[in-house]
Amino acid sequence: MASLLEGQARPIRLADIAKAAGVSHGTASNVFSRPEIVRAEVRERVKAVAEQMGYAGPDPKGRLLRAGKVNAIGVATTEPLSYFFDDPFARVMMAGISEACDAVGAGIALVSAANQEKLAWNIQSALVDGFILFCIEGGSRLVDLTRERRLPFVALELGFQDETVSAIGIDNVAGARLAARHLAELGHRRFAVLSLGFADDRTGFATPEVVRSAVYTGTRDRLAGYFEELSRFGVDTANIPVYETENEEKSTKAGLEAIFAKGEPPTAILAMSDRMALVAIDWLKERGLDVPGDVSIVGFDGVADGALCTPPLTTIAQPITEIGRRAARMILDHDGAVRRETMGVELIVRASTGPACKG
Amino acid sequence: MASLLEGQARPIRLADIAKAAGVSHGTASNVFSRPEIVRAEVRERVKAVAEQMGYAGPDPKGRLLRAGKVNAIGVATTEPLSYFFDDPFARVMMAGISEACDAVGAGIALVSAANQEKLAWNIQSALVDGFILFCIEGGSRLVDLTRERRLPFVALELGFQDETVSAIGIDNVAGARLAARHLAELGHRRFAVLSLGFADDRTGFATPEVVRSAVYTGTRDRLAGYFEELSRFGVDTANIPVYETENEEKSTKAGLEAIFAKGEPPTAILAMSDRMALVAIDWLKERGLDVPGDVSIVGFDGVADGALCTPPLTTIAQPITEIGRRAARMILDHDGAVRRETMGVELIVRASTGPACKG
DNA sequence: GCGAATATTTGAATCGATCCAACAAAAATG
DNA sequence: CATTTTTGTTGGATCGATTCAAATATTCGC
Repeated sequence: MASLLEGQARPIRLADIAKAAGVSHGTASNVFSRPEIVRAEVRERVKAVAEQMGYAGPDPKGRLLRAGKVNAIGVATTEPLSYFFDDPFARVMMAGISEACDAVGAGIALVSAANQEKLAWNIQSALVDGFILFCIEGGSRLVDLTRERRLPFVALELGFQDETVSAIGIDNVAGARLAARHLAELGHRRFAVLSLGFADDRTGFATPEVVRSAVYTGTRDRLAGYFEELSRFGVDTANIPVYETENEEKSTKAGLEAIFAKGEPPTAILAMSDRMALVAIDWLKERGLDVPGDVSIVGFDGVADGALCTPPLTTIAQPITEIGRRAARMILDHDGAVRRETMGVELIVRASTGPACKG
Repeated sequence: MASLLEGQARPIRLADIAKAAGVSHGTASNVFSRPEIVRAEVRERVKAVAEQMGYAGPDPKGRLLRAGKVNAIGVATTEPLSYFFDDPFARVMMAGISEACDAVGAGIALVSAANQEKLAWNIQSALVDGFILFCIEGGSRLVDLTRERRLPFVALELGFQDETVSAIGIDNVAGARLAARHLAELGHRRFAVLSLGFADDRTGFATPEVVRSAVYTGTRDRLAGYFEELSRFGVDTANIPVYETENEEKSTKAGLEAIFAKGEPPTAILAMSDRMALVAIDWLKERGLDVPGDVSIVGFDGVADGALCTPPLTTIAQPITEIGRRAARMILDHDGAVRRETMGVELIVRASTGPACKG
């Protein structure tokens, strides 16, 4: 009952307190934001009045407008919000971002949307000082939308041609080469690639022109890395099937079906994400194929789940947490400059790769 | 270079556009928020000016103050921010909250803090329309702090005596009884309980008075449920060791050490969280004990990881996602009333429980 | 061509605070 | 006691928008 009435009443403002306590609003403000500069007697009186009137303290909405800073950074993606809590890669990244924000008491606002229109609106109306962009599917649109806000932002993934946007990512070519060399050195010669998208909304085998006109240069670079290295071992890369998935279970399985439906099955799979690699391991086991006995798999990302599955996944590990931390710092310490950072990657050999079988 | 200069310049305001286009603020505002009511010719002119001057669109900071609503809900905890992305229970809950927010285009702001002082500040200054409180460790303080904001909020976990706070949780007694009955029916008679805290910062064996004076009534209710049901099977509950942990690896292992250091080891463990149960399974396996051959374990929560471990965990499943959804809806549709909801739970029998061994 | 009806535009008020130059009062100094 | 200093307080300006009653244009019917 009481709370219902309270709900109806207009909330108490700082000005109300000031009037009731017989001081100016300037002084009233000081009581809360810089109590040390107001005389103890006055301070206590104002506080008492505030308490008695049920004042909730200075409303951040007002403060914010004046201060011009929200003290929060937005993390945006075109995926639904739950992506941040489901996707293992995103989760580790968020942990890094959280850490950097925690350290300076900055908040995190998650931005996303079911549809395009809402996404635009949500980005326009997010109360943040800057954005970190998870550029997966639809990354280029996300960048365009964010640019209009004219707030600092940093793209996760260097995969943008556009050198005018700040970004932080990894050396995709080097990472891919590491993966390819590892398999080639184990004697593998027949490969298949489970690829991320080269452009939005694509799925299926990628043709050379798809690759050439790639929007996502990160994907292109990884493929280039694979191919460069394999060529050095005399593998004819033109015959390697490259299947674009949406980096989730369904399309990855479809890709595996398609790959294994072809003539000679691969003895090694290069997956551009651990998520796909994990799905592949399950799929192969279901089909009675041994990993790595029959087929070896190398993932990409270095997500925690990879160490826990059976067999544990050999992968290219990104310093995900560190990327997250740096991205957050870039926004927090923004100085107007465009910054592009490239982080190193590391091959982690676990048990999903082994010598090529002679069959 | 250009961006550096832009960074220096004071950002363009709606008023600047209005002046430049020769219209009033009112009209300029309408061009962006209700374009249909302004004459096409004027609209285009204003838009052109805005475009040309590099106007970023109406600043949400201003809009917000006027509107009084932020269109975002805060999710708060006393744990560090990364808790939201690490803890399996929290993650599923967040997925539910996300879903409800996505549906109406509301944002989510994560609130947390390294230390007490900052937590208070972060709660006071969070730009949100209401809070969802993860009441784990330090839950009562979190509630007190939030109450001062005089914004709607809902506590996750009914574990509060305080009937004046909105909350949503589960029937802890019923869930606990389900777990206890399951084990008793399998013939177990020697039990140990891995307990959540009865009050803040506690760890170690819980004495009857600790239980009586419990702050966290959720913990108390679960224990009560266990004991009630076991009594019905003739078990002397007074001898059951109850070890309070902090629901993480270290203290849980300490608890197991302590429990198994006692005279007769239990044949069944009742864990008040899946997290503890999972740690227990690992710990037992390391010690060469078979689960469920030597010791059976029932968890609590029904988190995804429980299904994937070896052996898969028998547990009491909460409708976590649904709780999250409802909590978010409570804030979004807030009407000033205090609402307390209790959700049902379900026993999920997997492979971590089996008949009591006759040893 | 005139008045009524309708469509646009205006500008002041408001949202809830913080900041700061100017002023007032009290305390310290000579 | 007069003059600095120091300390506290005041009230107007500002942050960047939206709202709405009133003023002004335009269109329409006859």
